[in-house]
Amino acid sequence: MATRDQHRERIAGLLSANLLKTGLSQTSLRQLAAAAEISDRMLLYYFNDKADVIATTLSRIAAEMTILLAAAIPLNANLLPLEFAAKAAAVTQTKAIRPYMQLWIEVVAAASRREHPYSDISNLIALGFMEWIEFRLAGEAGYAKRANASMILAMIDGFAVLDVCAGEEQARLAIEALQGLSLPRTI
Amino acid sequence: MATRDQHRERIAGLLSANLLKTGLSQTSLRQLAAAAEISDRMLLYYFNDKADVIATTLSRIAAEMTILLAAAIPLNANLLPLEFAAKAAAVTQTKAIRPYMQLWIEVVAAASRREHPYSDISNLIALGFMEWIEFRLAGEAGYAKRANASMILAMIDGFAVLDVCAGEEQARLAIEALQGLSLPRTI
DNA sequence: AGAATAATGTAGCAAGTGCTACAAGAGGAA
DNA sequence: TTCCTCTTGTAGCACTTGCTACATTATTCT
Repeated sequence: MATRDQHRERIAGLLSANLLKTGLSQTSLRQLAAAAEISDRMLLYYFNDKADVIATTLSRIAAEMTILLAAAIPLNANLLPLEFAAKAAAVTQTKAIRPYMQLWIEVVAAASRREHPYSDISNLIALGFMEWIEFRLAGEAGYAKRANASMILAMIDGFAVLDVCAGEEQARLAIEALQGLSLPRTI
Repeated sequence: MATRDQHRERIAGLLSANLLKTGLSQTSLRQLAAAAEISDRMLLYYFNDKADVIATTLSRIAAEMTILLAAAIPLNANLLPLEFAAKAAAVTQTKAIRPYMQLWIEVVAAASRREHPYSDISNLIALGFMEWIEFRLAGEAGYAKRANASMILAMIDGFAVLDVCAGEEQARLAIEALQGLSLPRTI
């Protein structure tokens, strides 16, 4: 007999895989239920409402992504801002992480529409990643470091946007251009 | 007696103002018709279908934005890549242009969902702005210049994303950080 | 066993969606 | 006037949406 939490866990797992594959375009209760291999009736038995389903799943996805990123960018990297941005942007174009970025863009857009629960979630995730970046940046903590972290986050997101609207190849070129700019500063 | 094209023009004008104010969240035919001060029946009399309404309106909005940007960033600016990115990002945080960027993020997300007609439109607009940037960038045209232009576009979009998910103030800080990075290179 | 509780299916509601059929009015051409 | 085309309103269809009422089947407790 699985507990309610175990059910939620299993369902969130199936749904996170599904969201990463199909994006937010197919997120009606019936479609989500199908992806979770249960009836929509049971989906709302385990979760309070649709927002609960989405929020739980997105939280899980964010956690997964943190693990993937941590593996790609070690704690002691000690990179300068532009180096960090270039490195991180390159990582997010990886086959494993790219789906997460595409989904992230959709979440942000839903947030800008003020759709519940996307606003809260996107805010949470953004702050989390800003801290994550700040922690891995060279130099001592402070006002400037935080500003640099948010700038880096912006750049990473920007390449994801470019990926969507101009294609993967163009995004790759843009990242290479940033790498070119970041190199001379290591003198 | 207004011609069909004149009707379309007038409607697109009302709708572009409306989209900039409310985003893509309220774009059912009935809601659009209300914003255009006609019945949904007549909206579909002047336009082929909903996609036609959206595409026409977004084209108009893109044209408006080009005019606004051209006024803010002159042809002979001759800026280096990071300078350009910082300058342009600051401009897009302007009260007049910020709504355009927020809408743009929503369009990109809709494109990533492969919703008709957003994919085509977003591609068109992105390419247009890349050329626009390239044309205003210092140095002679070529492979590297185009890559730099796409990088700049990515950064601009990135700050818009940050604006949505972390707030206007944080975006301002991030842009200042970029300005700080772009200054030392003018030596 | 019997009673209480949990789990699940069936069916449906009310609202909203894009779009259309139909008919009625308005205007000019004969 | 009479006809015909253009314009506009009314009504509605078929479908999807989030969610729920009700009933029925397990399961557990006493």
